[in-house]
Amino acid sequence: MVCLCDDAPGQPEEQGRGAVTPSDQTALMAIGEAMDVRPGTKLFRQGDAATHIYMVESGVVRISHDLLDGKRQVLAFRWGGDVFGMAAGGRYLNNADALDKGRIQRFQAERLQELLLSRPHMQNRFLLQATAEISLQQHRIILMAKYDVVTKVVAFLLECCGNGQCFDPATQILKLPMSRPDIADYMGVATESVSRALGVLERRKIIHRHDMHHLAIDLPRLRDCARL
Amino acid sequence: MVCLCDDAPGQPEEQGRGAVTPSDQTALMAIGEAMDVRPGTKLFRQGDAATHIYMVESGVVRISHDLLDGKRQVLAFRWGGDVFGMAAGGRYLNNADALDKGRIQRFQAERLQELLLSRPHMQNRFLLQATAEISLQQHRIILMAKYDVVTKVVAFLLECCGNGQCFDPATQILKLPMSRPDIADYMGVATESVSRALGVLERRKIIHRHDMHHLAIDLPRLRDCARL
DNA sequence: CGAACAGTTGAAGACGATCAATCTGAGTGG
DNA sequence: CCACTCAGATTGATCGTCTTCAACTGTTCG
Repeated sequence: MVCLCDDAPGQPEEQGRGAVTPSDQTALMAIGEAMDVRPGTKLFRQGDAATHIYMVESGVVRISHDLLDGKRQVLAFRWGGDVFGMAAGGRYLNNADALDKGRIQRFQAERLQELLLSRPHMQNRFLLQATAEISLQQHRIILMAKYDVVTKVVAFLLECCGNGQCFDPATQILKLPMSRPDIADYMGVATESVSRALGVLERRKIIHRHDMHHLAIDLPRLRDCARL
Repeated sequence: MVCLCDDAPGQPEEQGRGAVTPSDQTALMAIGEAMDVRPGTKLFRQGDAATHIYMVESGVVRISHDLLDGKRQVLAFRWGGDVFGMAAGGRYLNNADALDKGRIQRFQAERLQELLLSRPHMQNRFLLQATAEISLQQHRIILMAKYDVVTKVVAFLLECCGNGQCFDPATQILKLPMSRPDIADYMGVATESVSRALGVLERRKIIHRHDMHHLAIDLPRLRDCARL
């Protein structure tokens, strides 16, 4: 949920993702390198040297962390416009895998660093996005700590519906590019619990499972059963 | 867990908290305003206009969020050197309360913003600290999602022991300024569960409750029962 | 056509929350 | 100095939710 930057502060954002002025845009593109990915493409592993910062142009990327005992936590899904791969200690702490066909832009960390130092307003955008990311994570901590499985799944679905990428408001169809274990590991519950939660929501006529990766969603009803 | 900044990049840090060069230090002090606080002092409430950024000089500050149903999540404890109160949307999302007698420095958001824009390296320090904060929160998410109550309490104790503020390595005594409900709401468990977990650790001779706010800690044994 | 795998559903068990009772310690007034 | 009080902490017993294990279904791919 991090987006890029613009030169002049205080100018209104046209889209939700934030406007990018030509000069910033071109400066970024000048140091960027595009990659086409397909489902399963590994962008980086935890422990790798953190050489690049990534940005999703299209597709979905899963950020996950493997634990010593073999368990896995999915920390985020990154959609179009999102930035990932910012590591503080010189090494990536997490894995990044493409879930979908898509296009990723990546920037050498040192060169991006230089660019940010030479463009304070652009760096400020990054800083603002980082603080926004912190707030989002705090939301997630609250969700994990205080709510039951059904509510977690509802929150997850709402988050997905917020993405034009995978939710079509006209047809009310949500396309989920990730597997049930991905969802389960994202919400910190068992795969079976996700299934059961979806079952509950379907019985309540809030969703309808067209197939495993396509849900029809009654968005208003989904929203008011969140109570967040 | 955010600290301040220095002018020249790449220079080694003297303390863990990061060195601050005189010019940055003085520039910050010029726009700063010191406040003395006592236990219970409210720095800000969720929903307040986010006018200031805060930094702890001494003492401990609790960052918490109240939910609609009356439950509360403690999101962080801020110790000496930590920064808090960075809000993306113009309003604080959380509450900040002093737990201890101490001294807080605060900066008007707009003036700090100006200062950061005029000092790219200083802003870069903030950005780095923000990404470090994101990593810490990811750790917290994993902790909340995957581990049992005892492990959570162990992780909490280790976090506290990392602070020279409250842990004396010589005497092995940890001084906890927060109450049991604070700890419970921080780890997302019930108060009773914290008590029981401390009981377990005491029976295992890993800690000894001198009184409610003072624990004798066998740090090596505590460390290897973490398994994180 | 059959194997392998993802997803779903069912039954049993474990862990932690909740409720209630007891204990501890600090502050107060006799 | 000691009993009293009150809040916070601890302990015990019960209950509910979610995990785990296992069986079953449906889909995809050789």
